[in-house]
Amino acid sequence: MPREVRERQMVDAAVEVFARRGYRTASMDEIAELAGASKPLVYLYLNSKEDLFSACIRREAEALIAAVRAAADPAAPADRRLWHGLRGFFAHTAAHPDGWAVLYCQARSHGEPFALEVAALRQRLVDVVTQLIADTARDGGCVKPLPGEEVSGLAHALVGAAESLAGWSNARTGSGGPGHSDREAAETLMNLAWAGLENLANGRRWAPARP
Amino acid sequence: MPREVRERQMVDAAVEVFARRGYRTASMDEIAELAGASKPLVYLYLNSKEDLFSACIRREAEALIAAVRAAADPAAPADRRLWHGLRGFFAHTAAHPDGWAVLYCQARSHGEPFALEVAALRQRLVDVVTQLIADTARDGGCVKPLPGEEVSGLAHALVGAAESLAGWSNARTGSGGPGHSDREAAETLMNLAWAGLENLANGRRWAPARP
Amino acid sequence: MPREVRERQMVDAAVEVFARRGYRTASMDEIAELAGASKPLVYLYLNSKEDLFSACIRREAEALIAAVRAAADPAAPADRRLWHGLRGFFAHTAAHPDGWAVLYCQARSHGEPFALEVAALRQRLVDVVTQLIADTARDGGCVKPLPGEEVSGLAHALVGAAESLAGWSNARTGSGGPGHSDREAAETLMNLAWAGLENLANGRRWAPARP
Amino acid sequence: MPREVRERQMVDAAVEVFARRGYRTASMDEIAELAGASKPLVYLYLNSKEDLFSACIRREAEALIAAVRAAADPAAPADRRLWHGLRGFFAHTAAHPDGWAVLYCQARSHGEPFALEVAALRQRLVDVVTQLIADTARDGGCVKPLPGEEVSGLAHALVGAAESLAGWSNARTGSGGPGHSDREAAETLMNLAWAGLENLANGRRWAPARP
DNA sequence: AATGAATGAGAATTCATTCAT
DNA sequence: TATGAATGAATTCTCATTCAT
Repeated sequence: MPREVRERQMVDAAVEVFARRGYRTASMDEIAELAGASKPLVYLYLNSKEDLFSACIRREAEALIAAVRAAADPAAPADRRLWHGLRGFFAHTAAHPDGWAVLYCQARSHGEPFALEVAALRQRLVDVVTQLIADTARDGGCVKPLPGEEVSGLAHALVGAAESLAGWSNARTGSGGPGHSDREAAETLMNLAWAGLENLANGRRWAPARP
Repeated sequence: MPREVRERQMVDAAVEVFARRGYRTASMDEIAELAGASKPLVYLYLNSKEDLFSACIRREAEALIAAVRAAADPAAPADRRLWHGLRGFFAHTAAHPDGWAVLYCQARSHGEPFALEVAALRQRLVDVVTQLIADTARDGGCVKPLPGEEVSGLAHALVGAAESLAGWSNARTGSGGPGHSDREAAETLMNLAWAGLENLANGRRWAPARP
Repeated sequence: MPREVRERQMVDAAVEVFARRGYRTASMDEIAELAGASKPLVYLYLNSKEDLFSACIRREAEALIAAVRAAADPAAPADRRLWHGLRGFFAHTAAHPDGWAVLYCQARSHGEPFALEVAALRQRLVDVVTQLIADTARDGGCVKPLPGEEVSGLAHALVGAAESLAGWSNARTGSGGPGHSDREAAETLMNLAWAGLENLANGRRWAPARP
Repeated sequence: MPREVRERQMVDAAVEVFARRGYRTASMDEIAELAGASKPLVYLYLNSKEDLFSACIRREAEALIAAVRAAADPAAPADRRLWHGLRGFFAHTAAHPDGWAVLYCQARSHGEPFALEVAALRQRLVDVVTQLIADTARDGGCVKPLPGEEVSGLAHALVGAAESLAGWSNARTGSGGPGHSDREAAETLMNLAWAGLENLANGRRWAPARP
């Protein structure tokens, strides 16, 4: 069997096992067995548990980003871009729950090497959203552009909301509940956030001390 | 030294070590040493590593919920309740980064026993938010109440946004940047979400297919 | 059983096993078993295979140096000091063949950490001999002192000769041959080297181009 | 590429790697790579790691013996034969440090199979020296020949001194110091040992109990 | 003549956990 | 209340060695 194929099988198996057991608890034995190969071969191709985990992160991260990018039509107006981007996000995470678990549950909780990689991926998502908010503001005819700090904060909040919603809705779907389609999740999030974004784009803010 | 005191020292130490190392990597040795007690004593008081971790989760969770509850004045109108609740949330997580790390980074990534406990906590936060959204709707004179499913989804999204924002703003503060006060974080989130919540309360929805 | 005692048993066992199998081939399992303890206990007390090997080197080295020091009377004339020092050396190496094997066969052939420790020990022996040669020269009324370089070379040669002779004579004794007492070994070496040292001390040299 | 050439490349590589890493630590992977061949080919030609190491020992041993033999003119008087033999020895070991490391550091510390081979080589060197001492004695008109035992001991001591001196002087040369030519090393050793050998050849011994 | 693919066996090391006191 | 002493079980990783081609 050619190396490339075997290697993909191994990463497949690793994603599954890491998702199920967590990074530390997952054993290379189990991964090798699930991949249908011997442990030494796994080490020969992927060097170490750490490298293998990194490979999983990278592969799943690229796939997720690609899915979001593919869903959002760059020529559409901002709200439709956000809408389709979210649908892409929810659809992909629902279709690849193991990859999602590795990225958002496992990788973040294990020190430097991995947290950084995930942080970099997340930053790329945040960047997309940041750009989107800026475009919304411009399209809305906002005279005074929002400060970069605030835009960043909003983007982080939005990404966090999407992640949380994905986790919740996937958990429901996974456990046999009625499930939540990517459409419903995206709708919920648009309903929650779009009005606020538009307001901000037009200089309307919520003030803490309302009479 | 009375048992109660010793036990608290142990949980204190455990929270710190679990936050720093993660559940699997943390060793009972290190926890015992940091607590200034011998390992057998830790076992005598707290039974097992699992139980100890559970104790950490419970204690930190109660503290966080209490902080949020204490911040929100139940007599105030819905938007001010949310506003103060968020401020309480951001202030508490910033003040107890180890507890926050245990709850949101560690506990979620380790199978059944812990994930369930964290889920339960989260549910209580979600419940608070759910109630709040319902109140908002009622105050807004909404005739047709929102379906429970949707409210749950919104609450999860909101909590996720808050968590993400807390992580971002705490990281900035921690690394010596100008920092982000709990006030600013809460403001950002109110600006993002309040308009949407109000709209929903009044039956105004964002529609995917706008011309 | 108190820690000190256990620890000595472990080092005893380690010296024996390292001597028999060599550093790499020796297994911690075998050492632990021979010491009558479990592997984790060995690690608890001695940290790692490397540290354990270092401990062996240090202990055996100190013992050998002490034996040589104890044998040579510092007040005696140079030739008698050398004579008794050699007897002490041969007697000790014969009595502790495992320690000797660890020091001279195993430790030297395993990279930086150990080779350096053995080199340091050896240097202390060489220093003793160097001093001795210098004294011989002075006692012999040598007007022009020998260059330090040459004295060092002589000392290294002498120590090497002693080591080699010890190895040979111990191997013979060990394999059931008639054996070679420490007295005989020391005599052989004195016969080989003393005349040359005396000559040098008196300025008489061997010249390569004799007519 | 003809087998003979390939095989030599392999042994070349093996000597280098064994010298650098030691027998156990050296990996067949590294040797094969350095030899520019695949591992199975190494096994095809040289059977096993053990056999490969043996081949290294044999080749380097033959080379060293040949160098010493070539240096000593069998027709010269004993002292000049020793002198030139030593020069040959020091020159060869300095020129082939890897081979020397394999023979004197690695091979001796690994059980039966190799130690025996090295012992056999050493014996051949010792034989040369033994013969030389016997000749010296005869030339010196010694009536009562020295006992074989003693001659063997002397030869071992002399060879050990040479090895030690070679190690010392090569280390100095290697580390950028002024270096010690083979001529200087040989001179040092002649000065140390020749007078004693001559004395013994003439029946003059050093006596332990001098007044 | 030559190799890419594959592995069985065994190494060091760590850890949660328990006695005996 | 408190602990020094001790371990069974598991984990990552390495290596010499062999097929099938």
